[in-house]
Amino acid sequence: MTYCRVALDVPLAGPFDYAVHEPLALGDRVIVPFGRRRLIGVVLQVDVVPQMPLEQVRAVEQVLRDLASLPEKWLALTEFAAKYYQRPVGEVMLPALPVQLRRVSSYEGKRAGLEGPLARHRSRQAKQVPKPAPQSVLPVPALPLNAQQQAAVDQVTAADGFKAFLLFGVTGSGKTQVYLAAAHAVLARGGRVLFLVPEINLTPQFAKALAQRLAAVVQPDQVALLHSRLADGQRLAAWLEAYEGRARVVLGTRSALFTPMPDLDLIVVDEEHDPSYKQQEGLRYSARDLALWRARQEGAVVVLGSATPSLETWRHAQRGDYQLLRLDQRATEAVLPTIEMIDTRRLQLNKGLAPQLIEAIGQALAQSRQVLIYLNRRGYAPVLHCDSCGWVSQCDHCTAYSVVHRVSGHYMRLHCHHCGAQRRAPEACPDCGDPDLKPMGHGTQRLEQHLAELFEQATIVRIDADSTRRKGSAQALFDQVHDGRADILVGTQMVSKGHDFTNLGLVGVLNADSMLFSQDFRAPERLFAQLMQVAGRAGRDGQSGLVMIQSGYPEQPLYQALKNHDYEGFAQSLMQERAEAGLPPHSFQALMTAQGPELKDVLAFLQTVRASAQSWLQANGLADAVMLYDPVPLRVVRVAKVCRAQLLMEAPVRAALHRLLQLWLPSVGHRHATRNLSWQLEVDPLEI
DNA sequence: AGCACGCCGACT
DNA sequence: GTCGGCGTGCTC
Repeated sequence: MTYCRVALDVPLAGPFDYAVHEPLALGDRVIVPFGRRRLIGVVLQVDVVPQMPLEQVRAVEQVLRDLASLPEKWLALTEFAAKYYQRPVGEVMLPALPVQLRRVSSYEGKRAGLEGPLARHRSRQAKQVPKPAPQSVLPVPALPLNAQQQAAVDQVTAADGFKAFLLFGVTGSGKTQVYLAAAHAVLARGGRVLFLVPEINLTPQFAKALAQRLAAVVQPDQVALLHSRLADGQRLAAWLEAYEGRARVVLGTRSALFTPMPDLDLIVVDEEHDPSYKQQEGLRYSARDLALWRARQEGAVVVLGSATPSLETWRHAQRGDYQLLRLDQRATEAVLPTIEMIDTRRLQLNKGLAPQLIEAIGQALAQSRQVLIYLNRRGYAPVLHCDSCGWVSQCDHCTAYSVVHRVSGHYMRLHCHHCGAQRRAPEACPDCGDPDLKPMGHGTQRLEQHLAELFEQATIVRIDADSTRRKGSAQALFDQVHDGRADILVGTQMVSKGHDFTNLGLVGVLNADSMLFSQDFRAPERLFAQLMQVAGRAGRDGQSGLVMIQSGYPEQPLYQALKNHDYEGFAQSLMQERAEAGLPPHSFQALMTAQGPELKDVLAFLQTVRASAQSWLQANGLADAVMLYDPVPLRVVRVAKVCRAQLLMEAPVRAALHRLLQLWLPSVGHRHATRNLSWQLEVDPLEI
């Protein structure tokens, strides 16, 4: 009999030791008793000496042999992620597996032991009517590449072993053609490709286009699609295709980074700056950063692509860590859109719209070109206001305004965008009784209404989280725009990514300023990327486009850089500011967020934590290596009756910060003396 | 996180 | 009298 070490999906510092009576390999899945329940775990080590009294060590109940042992490279990747992001390894490994392979319930019940989920899955597939000959995909020949694109492809395909590239090119410069040509070459020599895209880009159309373009080198059924909205059965099927090596291309969102594949040769991270690569709960990992680690480990090539790279990536490119590949010509003849700033300071706005913008909309419509009005604020109006006494609509559970939504006609409701609480809007002011409550400001709903009043003959489509709530409705709305059955499109961030509108002549941007003076030091970077992305929607396919941005601060360097399509200049000035302030990428951060019913308790807790960290740093001669900021309440302090505050840790050298986290953090108890307090840590936080 | 144990309030 | 609220303790 020997002992093994097992990773389990529990929020405790593992792993856990068990006795075994049969031979075991690393990466085997086992069923073990844990407390009063049974769990599936992954074997991390064999032949270990338990670090606890042997009589307390329990035995493995069953070794699951329906799946080949998880590969060592996958174990190493997930172990690295766990260590780097400070989570128990089991909390990384098990959620990365299809649910059927990690739930004990799949292995018990009527047919327990005889038939596991994999056997069931395979027999179900065998019973299926043989698919009507793997949908013959019409191969689409490669578009001819321009010299820059060809040079980029050549560089990528010439790399032997690990190498990182940044493919830097404006929207429409043909980055996708470069990815596809590089993937084509890799696949032609028998390689495998992992293709990561932001959440929103993973449209069926893109998957189809990819399969078509690569049809000469892979069959359609060799492309596995992995994203968060798959049903469990579909995910298991796609995952197995990848795991067992039948898939040659895995196309997926963030979580697809963890898909085990034999012999990975190329990883593409499209729109690498996109925040959706960073998971915002649980294991707060960056799929883009882990892609670099994985590529290095696999000896693969990694290509990060963006028109507005994150400053982290930009710095790597400048230092030569990543080779910079530029695409500065728009591939498809189209010229860059003209970007105009509208100075709203001396203007009388008509329903939130500047006269110039209204005129431009009219002109575009007259030329039968579509118009996009971008307003990153859903609902009818951000707040309901009483002119007599100053009352404003606030959420009962959060320190935030409740947003006015119109249900139908004039019936108004108040929604909290933080906790989701909804209620009917009061008929009169709750404080002074004045019946004349006014919605203040503009959301997409109100904008839609105003545009309908201004352009009575135009068909207006609104695309935001509310109009696309029902499954499939987003697709229907986008189709309506693509088919030309819409003249004006009103939308939030949802419309800025992934979708190309071929007949878009004008993009209007409202309320961009709200992000200009945000507390978050990354806000300008994000705003620039967002505006560049919406601007890129205008004027494709040979026709020019116009972008008009309403602002009270048109002289801001950000807008000036945007007008000149000058990412590089803007990045350089931001980089300078970051260097002077010692902010990322010139330093590394970790953020502890704590929450509880009373703000003062939360802050006091973080103060204690800070003091504890400070004395650890002092005792270890690192007092100057890591900076601990004062705990501060979050901008929206209270959400759903819970108060939140955070403690920022920052170090110019990553190693110092990680020593602190690795050695000191475990001493911070998760269940703290003060009850009802909880906390979590985020390494490399994106939002501060 | 689960899951069970244990001790107090309002119901059939 | 019990059903069930959630505080607290434990899990190799």
